[in-house]
Amino acid sequence: MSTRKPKPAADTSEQILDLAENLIQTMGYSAFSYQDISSALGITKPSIHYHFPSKAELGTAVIERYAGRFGEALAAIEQDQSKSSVAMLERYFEPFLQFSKTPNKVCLCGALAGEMMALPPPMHDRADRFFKDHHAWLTAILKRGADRGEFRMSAPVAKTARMIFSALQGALLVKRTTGDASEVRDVVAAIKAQLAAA
Amino acid sequence: MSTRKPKPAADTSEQILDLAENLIQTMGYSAFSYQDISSALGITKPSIHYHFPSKAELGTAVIERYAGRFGEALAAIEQDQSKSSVAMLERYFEPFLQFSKTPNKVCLCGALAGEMMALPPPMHDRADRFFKDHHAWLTAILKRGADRGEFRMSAPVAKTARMIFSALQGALLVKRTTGDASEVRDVVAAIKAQLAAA
DNA sequence: GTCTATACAAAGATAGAC
DNA sequence: GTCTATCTTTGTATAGAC
Repeated sequence: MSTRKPKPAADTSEQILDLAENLIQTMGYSAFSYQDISSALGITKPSIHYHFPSKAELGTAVIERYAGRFGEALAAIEQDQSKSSVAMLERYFEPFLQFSKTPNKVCLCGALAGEMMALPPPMHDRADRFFKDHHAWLTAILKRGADRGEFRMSAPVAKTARMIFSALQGALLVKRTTGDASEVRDVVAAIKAQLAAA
Repeated sequence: MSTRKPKPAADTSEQILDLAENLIQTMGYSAFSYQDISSALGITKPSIHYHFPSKAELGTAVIERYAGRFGEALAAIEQDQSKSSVAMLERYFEPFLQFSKTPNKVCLCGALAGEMMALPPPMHDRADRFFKDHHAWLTAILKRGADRGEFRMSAPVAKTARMIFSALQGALLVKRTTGDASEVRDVVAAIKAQLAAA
């Protein structure tokens, strides 16, 4: 019991990453500054430089952690092969529906995509990999579902996967702009209806 | 013949708008500066301030012009009621496919969506209206196609419209990041296959 | 690991001459 | 309508004390 703290008292580095992630998701990478973090955290700017020498390194660490977390979640979903493909997809949608509940959050990589050419190369590369990994994962799940007769697809699996992923990313962006929380829910509903259509 | 110049010799304001639009589409609003424009145009920063006193006003003018242009295109498509709904949708896809041919361009509003909270309110409002107008237009076309038996939909029209629009916006963002030009084509293909499925 | 102090560059913007 | 000159603020970053 004493070896497992209830709240691991996030060290400063983690807190900085948390804040930076949030700031990027709400205002974008270019628009946030060390000042924003230092104010929110109650420490000075140089203290942040101690943990992350440059903004590019901080940005890279943020996306690295985010993509890693997301990747683990995907791996966990496909681990239990006893689940139906429909159930797996259901769990895949969860984080997107979760995002849609907060008014101003989008997928970190979706936010970054809009300002891609202004990002340091390591961040660009990591976002690239994030998108490609997602596509590969979704394609595999859709193929499994099609093989097992759980999904009906009117287009090739890979193209359907691209449409679903693009729709989810786009839905988050549109939702944030219009403020209509049902955007993501509607898109998820349309995707499910499409895959279930007989 | 003399009243219609072949190349209207865009005045400075137009050239500034063109450049700003391009810069926002490639690096985002926060990341571009008056310096970028002044360098590209060969005039000084104060000259730009003469045409657009503040960056917020320039940004607003850019989105205003862009959304107006897009709105006119949509109006033109639905004008010719003799066309099939499939043909109308085909023409709607065109600008998105066009974007996908240039390596670094996304829809202006798609780029802005990622940094929405960092934008001046007028820009936010205009992007909001852009998304809502698109949804209304798409919904009308889909309804027309469904009524005429040209489209098959497994979900309500409004939800299908949301999915299609989100998918197009998301596809542009993913494409720009991964550099895979077929992303948008694949998504368009998947959408068409879905609507045509019997 | 956090602070004060500071350097340095870039940004948005204005005044006033031409 | 464009220029030079200048101002102010902010941003990223470093040096060095505690």
